Amino acid sequence: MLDLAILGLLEEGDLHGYEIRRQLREHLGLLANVSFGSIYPALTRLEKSGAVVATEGAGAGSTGAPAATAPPTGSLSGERAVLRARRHSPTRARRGRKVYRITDTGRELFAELLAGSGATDDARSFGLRLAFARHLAPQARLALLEHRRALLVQRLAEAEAARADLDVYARSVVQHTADGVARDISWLDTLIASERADLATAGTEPAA
Amino acid sequence: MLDLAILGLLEEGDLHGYEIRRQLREHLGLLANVSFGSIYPALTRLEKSGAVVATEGAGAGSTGAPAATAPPTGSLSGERAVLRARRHSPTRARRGRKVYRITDTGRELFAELLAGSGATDDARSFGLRLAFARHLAPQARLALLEHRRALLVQRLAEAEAARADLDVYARSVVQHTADGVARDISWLDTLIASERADLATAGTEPAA
DNA sequence: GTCATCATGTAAGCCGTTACATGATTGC
DNA sequence: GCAATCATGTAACGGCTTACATGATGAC
Repeated sequence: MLDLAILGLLEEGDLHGYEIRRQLREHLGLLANVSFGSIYPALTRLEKSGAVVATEGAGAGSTGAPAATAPPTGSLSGERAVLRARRHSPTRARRGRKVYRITDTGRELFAELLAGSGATDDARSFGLRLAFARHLAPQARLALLEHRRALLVQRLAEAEAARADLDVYARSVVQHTADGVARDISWLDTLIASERADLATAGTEPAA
Repeated sequence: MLDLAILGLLEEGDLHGYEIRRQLREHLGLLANVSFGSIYPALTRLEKSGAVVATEGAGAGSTGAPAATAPPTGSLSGERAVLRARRHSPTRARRGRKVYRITDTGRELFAELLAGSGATDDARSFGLRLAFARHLAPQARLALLEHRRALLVQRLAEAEAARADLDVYARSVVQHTADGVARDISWLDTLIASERADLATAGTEPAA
């Protein structure tokens, strides 16, 4: 799960650990409230497996790679960080500051995780996958949504089968949770409809 | 968290591990999808700490205690299980079948966990505590609800502060999650109002 | 010169999972 | 006698958290 999040961010540009954490909290705050104790070991693991490479420091032209140090897409805070780092000591790298770049192996892994290989079927995992759904093929996106929908429908049915002798509080909790699931299903329905519409448009209008 | 759930069920009557798991899944299915590999070790732990005692087997009058083998309150499936067990071999205990009973120590622990000592602040933990809120004093109940509400309000504010350049999918996930939190807050509001009304009624009408 | 922030990492532990192993009871 | 269900347990592992340790840099 964490690997997915990290790789997803690195798809958009090179980052170091501290910055990854910040972006996770800022963008997906409600989804990923992750701590340093998690991400540094995760990065080490990903580096060992060849999914990412560490390009030491924010010093000028440390690697010479074309996609270089500045993140290509947006990421204001990231750019600001780079500027700040360069303002005072343009030549000297800011200590360790290991900037990570995703590799082709990493992109494969990302695609695999995103497609649902080894999915944990919990809300967090799904939310994260959907948040990065832009990187999925349209059909895969639709499959993700429909799979999730089927799961929730099943859960809801099971929950409703067991209408037991609960007191006010337990009943309220169970009811509220069930309502939440129903709401999730409606939400998925709109997303699914939207995806279907896109597919249909792409089919009838090949190159508008 | 598991301890809380187990103790909560045992407050309502003696049960063995297998049955505890079933009830957790049936009643609070969406909350507690717990496996055997969790509850048996948990029961052993609780027994060691003196929170529960194991009264071996469903044999007739094994302990002679007044609150005895049949659960006092409701718990249809539990009663059915006992009947089924007795139907065929009334004198012979059904192998191991360790039936657990909560102790005074256990009740203290339960109260402590319920009141929020060492609370993890996640949705599961809160849902579970609220589901057992009947065992809380009215003020403690209100405090639980208000504390939760404050937390969610804060989270929502933080999430709204970070309106960033997200693509459709990420934005949809974030928005849906935020809506869910807002909905939770409304729900808590009705519960809080209800609790307040009860308190007021109890104040003006001491013994109607 | 000291404090807040940026930055990386390690160690211990919690809480739960899956998978495995075992065996009794009951229905057919 | 065989399968399904009831029933208890162990072992290995996973993923994440908190707390700890360290140190650079920049602001005041």
